[in-house]
Amino acid sequence: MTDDFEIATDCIKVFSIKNTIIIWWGFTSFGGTVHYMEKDVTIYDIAAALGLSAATVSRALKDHPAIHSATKGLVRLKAEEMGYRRNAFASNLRRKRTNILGVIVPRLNSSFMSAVLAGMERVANDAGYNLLIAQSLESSQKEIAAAATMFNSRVDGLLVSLAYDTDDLGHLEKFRRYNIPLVFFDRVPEPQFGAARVIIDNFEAGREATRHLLATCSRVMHVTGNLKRNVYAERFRGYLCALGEAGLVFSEELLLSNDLSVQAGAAVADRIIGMADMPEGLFIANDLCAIGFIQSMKERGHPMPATARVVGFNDDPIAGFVEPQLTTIQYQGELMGETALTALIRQLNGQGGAETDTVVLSHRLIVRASS
Amino acid sequence: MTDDFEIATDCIKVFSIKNTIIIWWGFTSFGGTVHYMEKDVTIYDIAAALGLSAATVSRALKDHPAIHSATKGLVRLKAEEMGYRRNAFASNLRRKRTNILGVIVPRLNSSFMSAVLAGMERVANDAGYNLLIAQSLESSQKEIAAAATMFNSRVDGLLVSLAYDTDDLGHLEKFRRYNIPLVFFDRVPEPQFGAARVIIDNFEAGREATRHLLATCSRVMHVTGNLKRNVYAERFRGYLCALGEAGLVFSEELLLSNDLSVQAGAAVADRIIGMADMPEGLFIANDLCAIGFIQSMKERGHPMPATARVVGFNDDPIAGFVEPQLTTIQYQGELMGETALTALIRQLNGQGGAETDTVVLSHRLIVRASS
DNA sequence: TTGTAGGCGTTATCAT
DNA sequence: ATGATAACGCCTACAA
Repeated sequence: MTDDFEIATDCIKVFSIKNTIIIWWGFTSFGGTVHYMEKDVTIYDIAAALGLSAATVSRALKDHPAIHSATKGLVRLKAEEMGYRRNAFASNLRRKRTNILGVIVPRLNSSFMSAVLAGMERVANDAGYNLLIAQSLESSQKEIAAAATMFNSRVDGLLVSLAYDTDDLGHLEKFRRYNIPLVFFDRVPEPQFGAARVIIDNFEAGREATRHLLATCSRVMHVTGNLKRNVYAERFRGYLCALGEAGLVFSEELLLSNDLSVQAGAAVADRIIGMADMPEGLFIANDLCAIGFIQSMKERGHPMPATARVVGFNDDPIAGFVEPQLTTIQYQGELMGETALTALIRQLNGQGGAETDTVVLSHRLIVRASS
Repeated sequence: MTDDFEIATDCIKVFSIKNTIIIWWGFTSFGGTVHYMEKDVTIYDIAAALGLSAATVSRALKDHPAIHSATKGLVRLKAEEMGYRRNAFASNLRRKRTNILGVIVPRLNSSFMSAVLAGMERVANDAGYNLLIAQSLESSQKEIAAAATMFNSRVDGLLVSLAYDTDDLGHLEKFRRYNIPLVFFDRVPEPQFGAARVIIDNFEAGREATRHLLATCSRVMHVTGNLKRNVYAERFRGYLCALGEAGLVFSEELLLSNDLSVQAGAAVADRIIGMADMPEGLFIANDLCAIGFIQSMKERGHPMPATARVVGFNDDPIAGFVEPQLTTIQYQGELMGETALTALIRQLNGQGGAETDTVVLSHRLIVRASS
C-alpha cells in the first residue's frame, strides 16, 4: 500500500494560558511516496533496508559532510520510500535543545503585534528556530505564568514585551540564571536591567504628535496608559516637552491615564463633555482608544475634527477605516520583530556582548482627517 | 542558591507554515523554590535524594493510585525543592502519544474563528490535550502543507475547516490510514466522506436572510464565495428557496461569486453602480465583504440603507461598529469549537461509532440598521 | 505499595 | 566514510 506525501516547510505555533495565547513557528519535513506500515519507520529500519548503520543514516539525513554523497542519495530515497518521519522528541531529548524561542506579548490581536510576530517568524525560520508565543493580556500575573511555561517548555531564548502593570522582573531571573538569552522589545524595562532592548523613540513620537495638534489647538489633552511603562512615560515626556516648546504650562486636568481600551475611549468622551473648558485637541496613546473616543463623541453629536482634533498611536488598519480617518504615529512592527529576533540569535550564537544593546527604530506621523 | 518558581497552568501554542499560522494549547507544571543546579533535575535525582526508585517517583508525580499518599507528598515536595521540571520529550517519546490535537482553519484572524478556538481550548484543556493550529489562508495547497505538518507533528487527532478551494481530500487520507480521528467543522465535505461534522443550517440561514430582505425589497442580489464549498452552496440554496417562496425568479445577473474580502465588497459596489437596474437588497455571505461594500457605496454617495439594504453573515464585532450597523446571521463559534472537540475526543476514547455523525448547531438573524 | 529492567528514536563519542 | 555503543529522561510490564 502506498501513499502520497506532501512537502511541509516552515511553521508557527501558538499557545495559551487560559486566556493567554501563545504562538510557535518552525519547520518540518519533506515528502514522497509512502509504503504504509503499522509501525513508524525509524532510522534503524532505513539502515536495515540499506545494509547501513543507524548512525550513517542519521548523518546522511542531516547532510553531514563526512557522508558520501551517493550514500546520502540512497538514504534519502529510501527514507521517502518508506515514509520515514523524523521523531523530534527523540532528537530533542538527545540534543538537549528545543530550537524553540519564547515570545511573551501583552496581546496578540493587534495588527501591530501580528506584524512583529511575522517579522520574528521570518528570521526565526531562516535560523532554524521555532517560536512559542504567549500573551499576558496585560496582566503581570499572566506574564509570570507565561514565563514559567516558557521555562518549563525549555525555550532556548526569550523575547518579551512587558505587560501593562509588570513592575517586578523577578520572573525573568530564572532565565538569566540558566543563561537563557533574553531580549525585550517595545515595552521594555530600564537599561540597567541589563538586557538587550528594541524600541522606538517614544519621546520624540509623543512630541511630534503633540506638536502637530498644537499647530491648530492650544488646549491639548493627553490620554495614556500606565505611566510606569516606558512607552507611555516617554510619550508623556514628549507631550510635556512639546507643551513647553509652545510656551504652555501642563495642567493635571488634561492628563488622563486609563487602560486605553475602546471603552476607555468612550469614558474619555464622558469626561470631556462634562468639562467647562473642553480640550481642542487630544493626543491618545493608542488607536483603539482614540477610535472609541471618536465614535462616542460622534454618537453624542460632537463629531471630529469639528469639535476637537485627535491623534492616535500605532497606525492600526482600523485607523483608515473609521470616519474620520485617524491621524496617528506609525512604526514598523515587522522590522521590530526582525530586529529583536536577530539580536536574540546573535546572543545564542555567542556573537558579541550585545546583551545590553538598545536598538532604536524609526517612526513617523501619519496625518489624516481626524486632526 | 535558590530561586522562586511560578505556578503555570494551562496554555495554547500557535504555529505557521510561512504565512500559515498554527496554535497550540496545553498545560504545564507547578512551582516552588528551587536550588539551582547546572544540570536539569530528573526523576532519578529525586529518587536518589529520597532513597526511592525512579519508578515510584514517576508514579507519585502523576498521582498514580498505587502510591502511598505520604510518599506522594514527599516526592512532590522534593521535586519542587530541587526545581524538577518534567521532560515532555522523554515522556512523549516513551508513550508514543503527543496529546496534541491538530486544527486546520481557513483563517485565524476572524473573531468567529477566535471564538471557535476558544471553545476548543476549554474542552481540550479539560481533557488534557494541547492544540496545534494552522491556517490554510484559504489555499488548498497550504491546507495540504498544514496537514502534512500535522501528520509529522504526530497529532493524536485532527479538526479541519476546509479552505476556499479545497476539492480533493487526498491529503487527509493519511490520517484515516493511521487511524487518526478526524472531525470537520463549519466548512465540511459531503457526508459520504464518512467523517464527523459540526455545522450550522446554512440553507435555513440563507433563506432567513433573503426573506428578511424580500420583506422590503423585491430585487435582491446574492454575493457569495466558492459555490463548491458547502457553506456557500447551502446559503445560495436558501436564497433561491426564499426567492421561490416570494414568487420571484432567479436571475444570473443577481448572483456574484468572489473571495468575500473587503476589496471584493468594494468591487461589488463598482458592479452594481454600473447596473441599469440596481438591486434594492443584497445578501452578502460574509460581514467583511458586506462592510467593504457598504463603505465603498457610502464613499460614492450611495449610503445604506437608503440606496439598498444589506444583510451579512457571521456577526463579526465590526458589524456593530460600522455606520450603519450591519444586519447579519449570528452563530455560536465557541459552541461549535466545543462541540467539534468533544466529538473528536469521543472518538479518541473509542466511545461509540460517532465517526460519521453530523451535528447541526443553531443560528439567528440579527437585525440592525443596514436593512 | 514499591522496585527492576528494558526500550522509545536519535545523536555524539570513539573507534575502525 | 562508516559502525558500535551508550546515553538522553521517562514509562510500564512484570516481579517482589
